[in-house]
Amino acid sequence: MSDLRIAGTGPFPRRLLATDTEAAARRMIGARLARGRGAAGRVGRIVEVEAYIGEEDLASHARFGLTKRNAAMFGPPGVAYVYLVYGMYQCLNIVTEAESRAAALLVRAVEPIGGGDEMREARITWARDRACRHGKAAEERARSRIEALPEGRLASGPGLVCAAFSIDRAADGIDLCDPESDLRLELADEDDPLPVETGPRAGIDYAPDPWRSRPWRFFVPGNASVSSVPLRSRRQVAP
DNA sequence: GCAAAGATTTGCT
DNA sequence: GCAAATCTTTGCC
Repeated sequence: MSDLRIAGTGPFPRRLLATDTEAAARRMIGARLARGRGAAGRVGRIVEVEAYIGEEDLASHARFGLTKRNAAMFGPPGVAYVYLVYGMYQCLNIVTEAESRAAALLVRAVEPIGGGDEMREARITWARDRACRHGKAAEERARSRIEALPEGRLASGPGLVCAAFSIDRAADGIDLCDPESDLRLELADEDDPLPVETGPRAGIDYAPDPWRSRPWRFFVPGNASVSSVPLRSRRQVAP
C-alpha cells in the first residue's frame, strides 16, 4: 500500500458543511480526518457519523439551548465541537449549517489509511494515562489488548477516534476546514466512492420519539471499522 | 449546593 | 448480559 499521508486530496470546503446536515453527513462519509503531517501524520477515512440537528432535536446537546459546553455547535460550520462523555471519553463533532443554527456531525468511526502505528501508540498512551490508577497489571493488560487489535479497529467508536487521533477538549472550537490546521478534514477520494446506509442513532434512549427513531446514523455497510452498536435499550422500565 | 445521568468502552459473571 | 469507571453538566432545593 502506498503512503497516502503525503498524497492529500485537498482541504474540505466549508460550503459543503453549511448546508442541511443530512446532506453534509452523506458527503462526510469517505472524507478524511488528518492529524499532523509527513512521517508522523495520521489519516483515516470517516466511515460512520451521526447527525444532531437543531435545538428541537431532543437527543442533541443543543436541546438545552446555548451553554458553555455546547457553544461551538452554535458557531460557524467546519469548526470542531469536542466534549467529554461518561467522565472519560472525548467525542469529536463537526459543526454544520449556518452560524447560530446548532447542528453537528458526531464522528463515530474512522478507517485508518496512514499512520496506523501512530494511532496504536496514541491508543496505548491514552489507556496508560487512565490505567495508571489501577496498577501496573491493568496497564499491561490494556497495552497487550491494543497491540493485538487489527489496524481497522483502532478508531471504531467515537471515544476511540479521539484516543487514536489524540483529540481532547483543547481541540474544541478549532477550524477543521483550515488546511494549515494540525487536525483537519480533507476531501474523499473521488475514484473510490463508498456506499452509505442509515439507521437510528446509538445511546439516545433518553430522547422521546420521533427523535429516538430518526435514521440519522450514516455508515458504510460491511466496513470493518464501523463501530459495534448496542442492539437494544440497556435500561428496562420498572413495572 | 447536591444528586443524577450521560451522543462510551471494557471486563467479568 | 451486566456493571464499573469517572467527571462535567443539568436540574432542582
